[in-house]
Amino acid sequence: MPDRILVAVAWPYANGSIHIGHVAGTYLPADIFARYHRLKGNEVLMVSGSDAHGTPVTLTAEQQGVGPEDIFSKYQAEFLDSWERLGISFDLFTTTHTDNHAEVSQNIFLKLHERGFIYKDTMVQPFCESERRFLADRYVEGSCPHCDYQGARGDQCDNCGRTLDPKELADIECRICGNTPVFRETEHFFLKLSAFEDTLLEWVRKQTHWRPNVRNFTIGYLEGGLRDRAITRDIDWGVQVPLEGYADKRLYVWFEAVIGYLSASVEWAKNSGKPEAWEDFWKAEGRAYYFMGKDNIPFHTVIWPAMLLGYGGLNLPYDVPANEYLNLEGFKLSTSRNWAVWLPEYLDHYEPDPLRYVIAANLPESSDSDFSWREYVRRNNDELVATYGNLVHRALSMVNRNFDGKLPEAGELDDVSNSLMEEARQRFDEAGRHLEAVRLRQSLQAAMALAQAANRYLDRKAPWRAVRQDKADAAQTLWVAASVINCLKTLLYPFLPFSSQRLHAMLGLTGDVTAGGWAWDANELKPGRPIRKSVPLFAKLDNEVIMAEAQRLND
RNA sequence: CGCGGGGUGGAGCAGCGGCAGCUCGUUGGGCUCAUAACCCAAAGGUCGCAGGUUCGAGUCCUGCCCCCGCAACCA
Repeated sequence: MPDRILVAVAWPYANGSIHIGHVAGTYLPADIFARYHRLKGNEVLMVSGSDAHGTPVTLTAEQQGVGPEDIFSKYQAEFLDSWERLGISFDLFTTTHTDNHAEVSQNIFLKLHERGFIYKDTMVQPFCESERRFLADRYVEGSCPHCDYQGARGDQCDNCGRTLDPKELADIECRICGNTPVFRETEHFFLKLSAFEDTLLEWVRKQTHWRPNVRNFTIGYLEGGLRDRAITRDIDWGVQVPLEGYADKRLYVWFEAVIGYLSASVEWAKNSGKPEAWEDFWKAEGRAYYFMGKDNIPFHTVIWPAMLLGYGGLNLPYDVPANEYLNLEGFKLSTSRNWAVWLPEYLDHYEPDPLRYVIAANLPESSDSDFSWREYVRRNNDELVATYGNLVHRALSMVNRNFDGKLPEAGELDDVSNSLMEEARQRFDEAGRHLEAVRLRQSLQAAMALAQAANRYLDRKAPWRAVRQDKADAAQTLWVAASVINCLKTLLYPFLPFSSQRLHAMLGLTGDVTAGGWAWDANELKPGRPIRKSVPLFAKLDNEVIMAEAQRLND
């Protein structure tokens, strides 16, 4: 009976391109994990989609003078293209702007409402009479009541750091038009988070397999106490409140967007022709893994679990392997300062697998890590090309040249050969154990260690010399090398799917590289099998790339 | 008084109670099949600072310093 693995991937706001920070924090780890489980023969459902509704989308739309639909549909198309080219293998990448999502969200809202976990209350919000709308906290500014700083925002003073309520501000102004807003009462729905505090705390304490940063942060968050939060807003872009008399309100994004994991699963099931199929991943035996960056932790370890508990009958997250941040050339990524490597642009210039490799080798799993073009070129040239690519190329070239392009007979394996085969078995298990525990970087290390061992083996056996003195020995060496390379192909597939597929073909195997599953059949390559003239798996990059990209960054 | 994460050889990172480790770089040597690639060896660290616990501490505890995030855009 295969396991059911839900790979739930954080939803990007559809108001800008994907950059390497998103790739490292969220999409690549999720994809590696999903590919591994599919190989293992587990049933995997990997879903995400564009978050079409947040303030960022409407802000971008206002700035560009277009409607929010224009913005989100543009980026939805671009995201799909990026996933395709980088090999991020979603089973469904949808958007929150679908009828299905609205329906599922409203259904959750209604059930929570019916059970008393959502209640109505009034709050006072600044309202701009010239703009004729309610203003979000950060749309107003004024003088800080604590330090008299002039530019304090409605939510916080940048000068003294204190959190504020818009009502406290002196000389309050609308940041859009500069007029003085008035305060109006408005009715909103609140999620009764306080009701779940104890249950959540007890639950999180038991999740000892979670990463310490995720678990500790969540425990601290819960121990600080949960306050009920408003889950509706006075806006017109988003999912309608499913009750009479609230046509001018919408569900607030942080409530609605997390439901996307469920609604996308439902949509996927409908598309697949088995409308009930989503339940396999959301009930009893399924395990759900949520991939995201560290800023998103409380939404996935507190708020979404609270909603699930209130709704009832659906699985809580099994693991939330959130990542820290990937910095760029030592500085935090910033979309406003354009300090980022944009994925579409990267993919226009370079291959997907080197980026997957470089980022996977340095994932911010336990602390922030750094991406630099110098490191990118170095890891590509000194690790991917030199260690792995070169191993494949030297071994297959020798087969092609010395054995008429056919894989030779191994004969009875000597001690050196046996010990490499044994190491391959061990590394295979090791890499699998790490993937299982979402320690992706370590899994990649185990695979690369095997590539090094194979290089060492070739040096020790020196088949280029043996071929003249003891051809049977050279034959054995090259057969063993090919078999271990076949092992590496699978070990590295979750990380480097494109090159593993190419290597699969170079080894004379047909069909899809995934057909063999997460397994290594040491005898899969039969003697006599044709080995084509080797073409390098990876290209060496010139140091010019470092300069060119530094230039591009500073433009 | 906030909360969480981090500070380990030149670079990037692991280790989290039992002789300081990995990849790269550097230096010397070997090989010459391979994309000047591969292999071997060496040099290089008082593990942020100060105390404490322990037979024994990067590893646990306490205090302090610095960096990052929660906290406009932002995984």
